[in-house]
Amino acid sequence: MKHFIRVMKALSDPNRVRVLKLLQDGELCVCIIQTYLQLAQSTVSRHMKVLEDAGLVQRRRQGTWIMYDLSDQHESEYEAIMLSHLKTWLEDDNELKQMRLRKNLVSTEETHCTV
Amino acid sequence: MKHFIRVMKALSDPNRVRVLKLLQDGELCVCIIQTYLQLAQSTVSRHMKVLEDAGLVQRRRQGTWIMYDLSDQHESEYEAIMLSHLKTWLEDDNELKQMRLRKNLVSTEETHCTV
DNA sequence: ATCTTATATCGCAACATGGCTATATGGCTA
DNA sequence: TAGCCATATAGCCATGTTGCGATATAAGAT
Repeated sequence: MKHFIRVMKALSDPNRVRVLKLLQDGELCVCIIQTYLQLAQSTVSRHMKVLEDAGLVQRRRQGTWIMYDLSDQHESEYEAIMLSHLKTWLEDDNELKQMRLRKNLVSTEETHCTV
Repeated sequence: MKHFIRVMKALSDPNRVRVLKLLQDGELCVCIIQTYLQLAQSTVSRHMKVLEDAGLVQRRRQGTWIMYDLSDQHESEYEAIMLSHLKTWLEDDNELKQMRLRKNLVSTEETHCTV
């Protein structure tokens, strides 16, 4: 039960859902996520911790950056199944669409954090 | 997004998840739910409102009782899919198992709220 | 070693949540 | 109508959450 609740709580915040939708297009460092969410760095960092503790994202150090990605090893079925649903859910949400479009446009001309 | 968040929030509380698991065995009135959750009546009533607003349960008046049941008409796919997952999820949770066993034992000898 | 950059953690304020008791509402029955 | 029962709502308090700025940590560069 505890773990299930942790996953549901992690998915109960719009900014965390935005992060997960951003990560569908590939791994990102905190600073890029911060750009698209328009939040303080410390706030993004805390959100990432919640997502990681729920098993929804995984991290990898790349120099001074921490690259976050959707988790591909799951402690329970909850994370795996919810992530899989999120692939199709909210695809027609206008605000999310615009955020991802903005991100993909920028990433073509950007050298930052592209490792 | 708003609706998705509402569903996730509704599923983020252990007592509300307990209600949904109880309702898997059939509809119940608030007073019976209260018995198994061991919460104040007003607290149960508020939880039921959250579940209803999320589209996870539906209500039907039966005299002075309000019978709650898992919703079978869904505004979006989120509720339907989450309810369907919950049928199998947490089935081996000991605390939930005991609660439902207790409920099913009692209901065989009880005339209260069985309409 | 020192500086810079990226990320994490701390401490605070504002707000949300979940528990309770007391009270209101809504429908039955006498 | 009055009284009773089941449920809903209001108000209060303790705790949790989410935002921020300030500070600590960790790695790379000079």
